[in-house]
Amino acid sequence: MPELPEVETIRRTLAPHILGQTIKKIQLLWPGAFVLPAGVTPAAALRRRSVASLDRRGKYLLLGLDNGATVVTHFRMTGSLIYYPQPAPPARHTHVIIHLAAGQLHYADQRKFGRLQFVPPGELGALACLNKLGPEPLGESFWLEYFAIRLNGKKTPVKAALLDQTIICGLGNIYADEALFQAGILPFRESGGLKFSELFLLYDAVRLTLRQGIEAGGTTFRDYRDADGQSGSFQNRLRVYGRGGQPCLVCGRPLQKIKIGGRASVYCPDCQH
DNA sequence: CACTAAACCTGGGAGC
DNA sequence: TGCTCCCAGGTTTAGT
Repeated sequence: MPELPEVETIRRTLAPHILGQTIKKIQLLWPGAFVLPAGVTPAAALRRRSVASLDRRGKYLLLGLDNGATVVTHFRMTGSLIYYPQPAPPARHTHVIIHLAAGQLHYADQRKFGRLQFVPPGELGALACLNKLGPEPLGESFWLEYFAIRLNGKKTPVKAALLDQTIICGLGNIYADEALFQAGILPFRESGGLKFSELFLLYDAVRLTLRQGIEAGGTTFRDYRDADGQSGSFQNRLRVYGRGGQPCLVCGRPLQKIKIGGRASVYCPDCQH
């Protein structure tokens, strides 16, 4: 589920509730959701620690503790992290409950793809899943020339390149399709075959689409909620994702749906070239 | 190296 | 109503 705008929204809504709070207890209803080094127990990892920082890297949420340890969370398809000011009963797919000095944090995940990974102090820099991520698309290290260099000579479809987290991190299937529509570029175009003017359009479209997603509080198709349990609203502004066969909002012709790299891709054959 | 399929899971919706 | 099949916001790993 959560792509960059959703994880960023969770970060922003969660931070005021948990920053500075002390962890009293951790409860694992499904232990598989909480990954930690051999020999370390969940209680030893978290108990009496306080939350010092809450950051995002791509689609990862990084919860920093006061001793330098980090809980790295990836929501995959259906994960959610919700703060409850008062003790709340676990929902059907709640796997982890973190009891804080005030309130509780519930991690739920219907499909059980997501994970909370405990990383001991000083070991975050060695985490492969974070190290191989490309630049933040809304950050200073993502610039047009970098984008051009990374796509240069690549024969892979540009849609697949947008989903490649080692090129840019944070885009998922929704925002990739929307950005390509915004840029007027067909998803199956060869990455290395784009003109520089098209790369510029795509670079801008990626950043604009993600910023709009954040402004809307993310896209709620089914499961996604922010840390307060609230839905996003970007689903009301989607122009192609999930609209295969329906009329293009710009030209009225039917949108096409195809598979690229195993993922559904929706585009307008008239507005995108 | 590059691309594809399978694996990890559950549940909603379509079609019969 | 109920059964089967297909699909889903992601990533890693194994295979070609």
